[in-house]
Amino acid sequence: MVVVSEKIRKGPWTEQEDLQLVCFVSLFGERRWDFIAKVSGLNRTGKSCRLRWFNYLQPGLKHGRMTPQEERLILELHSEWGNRWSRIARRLPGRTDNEIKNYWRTHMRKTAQERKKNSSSSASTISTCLSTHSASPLDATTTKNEEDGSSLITEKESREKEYAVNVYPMEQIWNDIASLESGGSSFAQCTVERCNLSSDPPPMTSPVQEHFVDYPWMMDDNEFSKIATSNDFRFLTSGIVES
DNA sequence: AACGTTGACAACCGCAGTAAA
DNA sequence: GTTTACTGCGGTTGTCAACGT
Repeated sequence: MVVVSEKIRKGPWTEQEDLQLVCFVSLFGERRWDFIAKVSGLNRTGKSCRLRWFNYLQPGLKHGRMTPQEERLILELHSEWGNRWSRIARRLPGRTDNEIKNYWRTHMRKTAQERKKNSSSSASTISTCLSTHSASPLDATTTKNEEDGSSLITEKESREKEYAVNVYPMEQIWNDIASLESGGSSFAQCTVERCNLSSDPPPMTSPVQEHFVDYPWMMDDNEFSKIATSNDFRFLTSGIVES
């Protein structure tokens, strides 16, 4: 087993790290994060891997601006449940607790600032929040367009749309992975091609790979530990570490 | 053009709950 | 019953781009 730097990486994730993580989560499922962190050679903590997966890489996540409907729902649910972000997130498919938390934080800061200005205004209620919120520049734009029925898109809106569509690369990553899978791709292809791993010695079709090509997440703990200590697996992970 | 401020987002940290050993 | 590792959650901080002056 090749051991590279013991130093744990922190900070922003690179695309290469994302790909590696996606590959290994596809293999082992959304659990055993410490294990995934170790065998993937990412030099990240399991916690960090888990967070990256659930907040960014997991399929089906929405990215970009909250819709007015989502904003309203967050306000309503927060008034009901308080800072139970994960609970709130469950009611907003595709949104993470972190995202909602961030949104709320920003929103509350804005609201607090405006309340300071309008200190004469009365107590805080949901309706206050809603009205204050809909007075934000973004919503004003949206409302205006809805009201006059025009299809005009402001510069800001188009930027945001562009961001939502173009900046986030995960769709592409998942498309790539899907196409690999549909093309009868193997574990070796996944790790070597997608994760840009070393393919020397040449990729082989081992029992390990054959087993997990179809149902990588469907293994019990005994299998799991057997595989984890197998030569094939050592080869694969050392390839990653060395890359 | 330069600089400061703000907003949005990503990531880390600490704590608590839970399950397995 | 205790310990340990893992996981989930909420709070907080850091970074960067957009915006305003």
